[in-house]
This record gives sequence, structure tokens and C-alpha cells, in this order.
Amino acid sequence: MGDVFKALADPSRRRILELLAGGDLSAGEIAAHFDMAKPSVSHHLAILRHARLITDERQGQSIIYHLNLTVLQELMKWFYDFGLLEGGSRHDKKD
Amino acid sequence: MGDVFKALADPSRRRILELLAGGDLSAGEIAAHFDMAKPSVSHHLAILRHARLITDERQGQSIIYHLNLTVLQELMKWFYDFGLLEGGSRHDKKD
DNA sequence: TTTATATTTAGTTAATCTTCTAAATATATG
DNA sequence: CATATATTTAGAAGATTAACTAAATATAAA
Repeated sequence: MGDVFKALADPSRRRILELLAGGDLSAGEIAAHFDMAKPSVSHHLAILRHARLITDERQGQSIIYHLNLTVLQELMKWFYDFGLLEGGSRHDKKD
Repeated sequence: MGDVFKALADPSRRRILELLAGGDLSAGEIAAHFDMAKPSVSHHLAILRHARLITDERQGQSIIYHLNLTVLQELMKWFYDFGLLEGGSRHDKKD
């Protein structure tokens, strides 16, 4: 779980997730949205993949990246447990 | 907003938030939950305060820390916008 | 098989982060 | 005022991170 938070700490990586929320993209298409060198983007993709925030799949010469909503949902639970919906139905973890 | 994600990237800081979710605590009480030196904890508190995830209030010799749910709620919105609730009512930001 | 395209891996450098100890500040009390 | 307690600030050391260039790998096509 700590890997997920660390992955989200970088603005470029958050931007990658936002791009993928709009649809699957190849590594090259993702890199085209940034000013940095391709190996740097590839490194960010590796960190996101390791945190399981994205999955990849080779298609010919390209590698297509997909957003993995499952991990984001687990993260939502972490926030939810702080009792963010006061007045509503609350979890009991921290009471 | 980037400050918030960076603040959450450290496990000690996330633990501090979880502790404060159980009720307000003084800096000393928070530090007592950790093995590290008090100045280190104080530094983490400063980062959380700068990200506005917590607020502080002096009470005599102690400084009491409170969790600030407002920023956590804004963060929830960021996650929500990825379309995490498929099938349900979705935001339109990324469509 | 040779060449071109797409992407990653390796290795390096500079910046940032976490932690520490020592010193400073603020408040309370004898 | 002097001393004790609570907390922060300052400065430094070591670890981690993000970026780059150059080289390697994998696929496709001539």
C-alpha cells in the first residue's frame, strides 16, 4: 500500500493516471504528453506498474497501458475510514 | 494539492493522521507512538500542517493537533473523478 | 538478414527527503 | 528570576528519487 502512495506523490505520474482515465494509451503516446525524455517516462510507468495502478499489454511494437481501478478503489477505502462522511453511515474502525 | 500527496507518501505521516482520526493529540502524545526522535516527529507534523491535513492550537505548554477532514474530502474528489463507481452516476470531467 | 521503430535497462548526477543531535523558543511553576 | 517541561528550528549525514544519455531488447518490415 505504501508503494501506491509513493507512486501518487509525483505530479507526472498523477498526470499519467489522468491521461489513462481517458482511455488506454501506448508508452509512446503517453511520453508525447511530456517534455521529459522517454526513458524518464518509462521509469514512471514502471513505478506505476509496480504499484499496480496500471497494467500493460504488448500489441505489436507498442506496449499499451491501462488504468487499474481496483487499487484506486482500495485507496478510496483508506480515505473513507477517516469518517469523511460525517452524519452519514460511518465505519467503526477508528471509533 | 501536490503537497497533500507528498505528505501522504510517508508511512509515519499516514500513521499520524490515523492517530488523529481517533481524537486530538498533543505533539508529545503523537511522538510517544514512534521510535524516532521528537524533532523528527515535529518535522513530519510541519509537513502535514503545511499540506493543511492537520491544524494546531497551543494549550498551555502543549500544542494540540487536529485532523482537517476538509483536505481529505477534496482528495476523495480526485479519486472519484477516475470513474471509480462504474455503472453509478459518474462525473463528466474525463469523458 | 538488415534496417527502422518502440520501449526498456544501465549507469550517472543533482536534487530532495528522512533522520539525527544541539540549540533556541515558549510556557508554567517554585 | 531561575528552573523545568514541551515543542520547534538549525544544520548535517545518509538514503532515496527523478532526470539525463547511451546502450540493449523486442517487434515489424524491406
